[in-house]
Amino acid sequence: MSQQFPFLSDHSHLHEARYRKIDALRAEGRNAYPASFDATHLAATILGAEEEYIDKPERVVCVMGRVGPIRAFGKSAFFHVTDRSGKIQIFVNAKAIDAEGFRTYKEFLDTGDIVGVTGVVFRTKSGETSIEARSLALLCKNARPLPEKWHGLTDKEARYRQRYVDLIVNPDVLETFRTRSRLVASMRRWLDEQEFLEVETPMMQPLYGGASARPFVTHHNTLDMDLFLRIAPELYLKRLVVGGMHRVYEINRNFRNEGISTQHNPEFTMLELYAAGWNAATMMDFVEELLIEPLRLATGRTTIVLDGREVDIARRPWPRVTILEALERHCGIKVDWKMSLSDVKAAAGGHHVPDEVHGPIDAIIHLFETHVEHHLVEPTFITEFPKAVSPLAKSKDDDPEVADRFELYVNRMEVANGFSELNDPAEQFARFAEQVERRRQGDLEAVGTIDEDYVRALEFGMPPTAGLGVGIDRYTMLATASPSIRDVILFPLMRPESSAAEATPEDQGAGKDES
RNA sequence: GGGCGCAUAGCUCAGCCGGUAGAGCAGCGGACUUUUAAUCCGUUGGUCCCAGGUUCGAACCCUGGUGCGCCUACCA
Repeated sequence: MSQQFPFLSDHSHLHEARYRKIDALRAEGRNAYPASFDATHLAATILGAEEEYIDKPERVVCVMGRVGPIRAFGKSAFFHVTDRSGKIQIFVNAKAIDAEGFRTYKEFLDTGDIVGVTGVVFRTKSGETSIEARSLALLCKNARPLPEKWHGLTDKEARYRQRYVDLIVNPDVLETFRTRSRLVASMRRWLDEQEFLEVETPMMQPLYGGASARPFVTHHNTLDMDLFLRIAPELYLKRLVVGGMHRVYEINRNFRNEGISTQHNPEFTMLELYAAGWNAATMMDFVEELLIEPLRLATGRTTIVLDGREVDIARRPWPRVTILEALERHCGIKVDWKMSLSDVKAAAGGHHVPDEVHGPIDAIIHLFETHVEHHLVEPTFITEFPKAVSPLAKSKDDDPEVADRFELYVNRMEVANGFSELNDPAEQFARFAEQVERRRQGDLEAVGTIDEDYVRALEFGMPPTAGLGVGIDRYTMLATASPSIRDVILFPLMRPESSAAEATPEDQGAGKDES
């Protein structure tokens, strides 16, 4: 028995048996954890060209992967080995395998072990292309048994906390994250083809801005200064447009110190891009392509599942509806931005307007969010937001009170948000000042400081520019038909397990400098 | 933040009206040379989430707590 066992608080008698086997391996002078192994084939390579391999004894193959459930018959056995490409069945036969390999199987092999298998390919009686093992190398013992083979791991908490187990036993999970990776890769390729430049801007910011949200605060010891984790990269990216990067994008994390739900994780991934010369309308055309093409490349289709039915999002253009039209269409509420609060309340009829609303505009936005959003299932652009809720957006040329802005809704979620960027420094300064005033009056989502450097940048001149933000997690939810954002984030934020809950930030080295 | 629900073996789950812990899989021992949840025989394994309370007696009832899920509200 390994002297260390049990070294974790979370252990059981099952682990003990596995550690005994590891000790037995060592007692024979064998390395339980060899450093490397040269596989020559992937499972998918063999299965994708099986006729080239079947019954060709000269074509020896060698694969490496994790052992699945073992079906043992005394002097023979079947099991699958899973590598990064998929899985292939292994047939261990006392007559065909070398003596050491058979003994390794018989004495030491468990479900979940990592093995290297060398052998030749054949087809079994039941028709499955398989490898008949000539030798078997144990590359890593599984010391902690996998969940049950039939039901797998279903407990959502365990799946999110121990994603590694989830990935091993639930193939759909691997597929979801493969799709996510492909979506992002195709998006990058698409943007690069359109001559966008990918950049990385600060996530730790002395001043935060670019959205309405509450930030996380952290601290730099040497500089002895508080920093905010960014809620958006917007203000830095537009500085780059000023600097001449006329097509620029960033795909990375934002952090918002707000609620957690099936649609919200405190850190989430956003694509933000800016294109000089464009406006909100050209950006809407672009968004359609930007969301359709990666979906086609990543999944091979252009359909997504909405309310249980397949919807082809490649049918363009997507409807573009002003926020006021949407209110009238879905709720029969006829309002406009010039109305007084009492007029809005009267027009709302039976639709409740809470007393906390700050004014008529707030009331209209509230009506939209509570009564219209849940109707927006198929991709729909909502346009013409009021200037007051769009402090970084330019007004429409023909209506100074309305921002040249859109939000894209799919499956009742806001998936993208874009607008013509305000590039008038004096007006931007005034809008910031309004935010500071709102903050002073208690709006915790309003930014309480004017970013003077950003206004200074605008003074150097930014060309007419349109900007866009796309929630990558939500886009992935749509592409993979995932009901929760936690299903598309590998390690969603969870409260610590009890054993970790005791540790303070100081224990973990986060204390301030002693000097 | 509000509401509803869940927590029992490594995993998936039973556990009736409160009477003292069960199954399948996994594990361990045995039989078995073409299986696909292999089969057959035997068998180990429990902080019933935690802390109190009620009771002769609590997995079960009550109170408080912890974690998670779903709905709802806000942010994307």
